[in-house]
Amino acid sequence: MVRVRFAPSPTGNLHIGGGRTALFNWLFSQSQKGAFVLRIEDTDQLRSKQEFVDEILDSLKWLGFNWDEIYYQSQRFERYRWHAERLLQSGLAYIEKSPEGKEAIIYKVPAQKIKLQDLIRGQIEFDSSLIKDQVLIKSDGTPTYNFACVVDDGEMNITHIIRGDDHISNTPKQILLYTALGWELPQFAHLPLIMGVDGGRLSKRTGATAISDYRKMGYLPEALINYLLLLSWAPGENRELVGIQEAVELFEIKNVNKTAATFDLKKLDWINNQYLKAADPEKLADALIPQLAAKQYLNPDHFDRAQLLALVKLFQARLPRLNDFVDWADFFFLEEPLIDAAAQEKYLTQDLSKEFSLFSERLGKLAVFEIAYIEESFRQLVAELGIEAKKLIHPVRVALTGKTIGPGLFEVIYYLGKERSCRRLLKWVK
RNA sequence: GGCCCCAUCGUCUAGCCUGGCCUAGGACGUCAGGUUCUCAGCCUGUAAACACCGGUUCAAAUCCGGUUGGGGCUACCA
Repeated sequence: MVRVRFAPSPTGNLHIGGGRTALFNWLFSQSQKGAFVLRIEDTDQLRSKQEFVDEILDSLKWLGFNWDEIYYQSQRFERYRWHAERLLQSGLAYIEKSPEGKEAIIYKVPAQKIKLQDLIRGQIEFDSSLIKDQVLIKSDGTPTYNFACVVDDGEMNITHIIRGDDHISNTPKQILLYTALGWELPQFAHLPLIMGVDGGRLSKRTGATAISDYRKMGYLPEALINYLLLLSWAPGENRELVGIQEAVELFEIKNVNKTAATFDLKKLDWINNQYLKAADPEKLADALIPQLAAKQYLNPDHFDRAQLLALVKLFQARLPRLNDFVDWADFFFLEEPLIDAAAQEKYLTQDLSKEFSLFSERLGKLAVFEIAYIEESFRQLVAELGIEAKKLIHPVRVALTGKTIGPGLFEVIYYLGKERSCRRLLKWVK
């Protein structure tokens, strides 16, 4: 049975690169009907933090990558020591004493050619005479990364190691260790790295790196996954949008790209918008409630859900990120709209008292306050006044919403309601 | 420096393995139009790439070699 693992180190948040590694491991395990093992690599006791473990687990759950087993390296120190002693006894490792008298166990690297058959890159050859002897157990008693990794992958029967490109040079060291421990080699697949827009490593400097940051910004997990998928794999037939379940069916590890990819927020925004468009407004509304409540835009225990749903539907097709709704639709929740200075300058400098009061009057008189009738009365009014519709539409929008952009004006008026629309119009009547 | 990986539009990619169908396709972004009302929505269109040099071949984006460029590793970090 296929067994893969994702092995994050809790010395920081789950970042984009880690999320992508987790994604491909999960995807592969699903496509092979195998197991997905999670291993927390917390051997660095100084830098490892419980809060990071929690954060990583939360992010993985949010992305939907459920694991079948979970292990913590900090609970397995005796296993590493036991195997190190084994190598000591077989003469493949030796002890080195530090000046303070502490002992480290070192693996004697034999000089030989090492061939690696990478599932993504094909054959890679190394010369181990260029590799120096490897520390297995540090003088403080904790194992080194390469040793703990091999012991665990071996004991946990990991069949496929799918990880970042940056581990290629660790692989010959690990292959040697497998052989020394008397274990069969797993298959290796090295994923290309994700770079920041500046061409270097994706870092905080070049944008958000933590998966949880994208969650907070209002990206949907399905959208983020779809984007990450596209970064080094293509579903075929020129398709850009592919759901995770479909990806499981189409995925083949040999089709993963070899080239490092640049993380492009613009395309992520586009994909997120595609998912937002297709999303269930009920779910989007649920996700927005806490944020709207935090801004005092609504009382979470007592609000008009039908109204909120209608507003979500009005905006969802134009949002790059769900959270943008909070700012873009603020005028529906505020007593008075926040008028954008530039918008006011552009559309409300001339005196529109006559037009505004006439329109307000017509709205007030509408027997049936519905979008079609609102538009009809508006069109009639501009016809009578002999002005172009757009000459009045833009100023009215700014007066009602404070913005130059947004949903169609007549929908805005309808959902704003007769009272509030008229009041906001009359504010500009001298 | 040494070792290793990589190389198609600005970005993500299809094509490469199994040379000819490639005057290199798609998407994001850009720009330009259009949208009885805006755009950050929608529609249409435009510009934009096989890093370079050799070789193999009737034929190379595709195979081989080198150069250049980018990246990674080179810790008693992971």
